[in-house]
Amino acid sequence: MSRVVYGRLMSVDRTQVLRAAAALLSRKATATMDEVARAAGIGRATLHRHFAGRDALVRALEQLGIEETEAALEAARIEEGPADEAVRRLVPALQPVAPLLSFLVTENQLFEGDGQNEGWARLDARLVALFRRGQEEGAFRIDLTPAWLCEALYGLIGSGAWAVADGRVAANDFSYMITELLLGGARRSVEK
Amino acid sequence: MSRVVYGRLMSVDRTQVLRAAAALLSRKATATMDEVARAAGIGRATLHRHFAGRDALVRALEQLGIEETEAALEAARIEEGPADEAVRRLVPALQPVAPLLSFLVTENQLFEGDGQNEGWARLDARLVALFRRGQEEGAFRIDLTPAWLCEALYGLIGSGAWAVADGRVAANDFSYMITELLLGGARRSVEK
DNA sequence: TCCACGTGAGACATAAATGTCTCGCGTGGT
DNA sequence: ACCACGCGAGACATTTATGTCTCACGTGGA
Repeated sequence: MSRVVYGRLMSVDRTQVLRAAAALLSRKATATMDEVARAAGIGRATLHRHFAGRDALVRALEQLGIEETEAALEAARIEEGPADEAVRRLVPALQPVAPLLSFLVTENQLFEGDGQNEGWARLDARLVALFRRGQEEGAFRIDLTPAWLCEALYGLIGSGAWAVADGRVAANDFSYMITELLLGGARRSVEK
Repeated sequence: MSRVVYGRLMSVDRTQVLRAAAALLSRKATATMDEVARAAGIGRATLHRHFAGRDALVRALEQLGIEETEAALEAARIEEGPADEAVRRLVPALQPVAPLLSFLVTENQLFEGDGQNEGWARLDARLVALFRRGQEEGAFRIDLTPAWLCEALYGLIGSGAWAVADGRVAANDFSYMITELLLGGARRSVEK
């Protein structure tokens, strides 16, 4: 496990540590700092030098998750084109972030204080706007609120990530299963 | 806060304690035994007398959740009638258990050991059978696997419980939002 | 009235994770 | 070759949750 040159000499790559932490905590949310350090291939003291404590680590993961999710929204250009097509682009773009995202949404500690990250509100606003746009375009039904569709998307992303990690769904089917269920539902439609 | 007579003298109602614990842990999964005891209105020592430790408490909650979920499957008679109608009966029947269920599914500790409760397998089998039956009846599409539909149902139940607890969805809309999305999806169908 | 029993409160010990510190080492730059 | 810097390992103190115990109290039954 080689490390990337950071500044002038060999040092820990912060992002790489965060990715390892995300991978571990997605599977075991109660993992200790020691386990996180070992999973990242660094010493516990070093982990502490970079993140003042467990809380700081979770906050950093939150920031990373928000940034990568926003990057996925950008990559999927969700503000462009028909809303249903935007959703079809969005879900696969979110797949790499899905485990981290499902960890963060269950970390309710992040949402109860008064200093909650405004990134969630930004994400929610864009997703809600997407679903509302779909309704205005006549593509989405209006009896399901945009807020609920947004929440359901999070839930399905989490379920999908879990099902893939558990081997009940193939990674290649992740996007299809989520997109088709979210857009078309389970009922067999007559026009198909 | 009166207690129910249990046996010969006034004592703690185990089920009532479990319900209080479920209500608290659904909102704050990392609540301590002391917080659980206070939420149940009993002393910490008494909580310990009834449940040997935190693990035993979680196991008891697991058992309760499984039993109530199975009771919901019974009440909804999911093996009878058309599959889509069975789903429409099932979701509202699951609503009271939804918070507890969403807590349990995120408690991954329950699923990694070798002594996992066989109740989950029973539940999965019945739900998978329900979705498979729907496919065989021609009511459900066959490109979404029953296992995925089962997983998605869990996810939507969890999202719904969370959205209701957070005030983003009215409790009265819980069943409708979940059922309609699961069965019909977000897309506006031409026949409606 | 008296007794038995479960409870609440609190003291106490234990376990485990956290946070801090020191020190030796090796890399990479000078 | 030398030096500066960050890292790993480990010791240590602290904090927090857990688990156990004792004891006084009050209810409910005899």
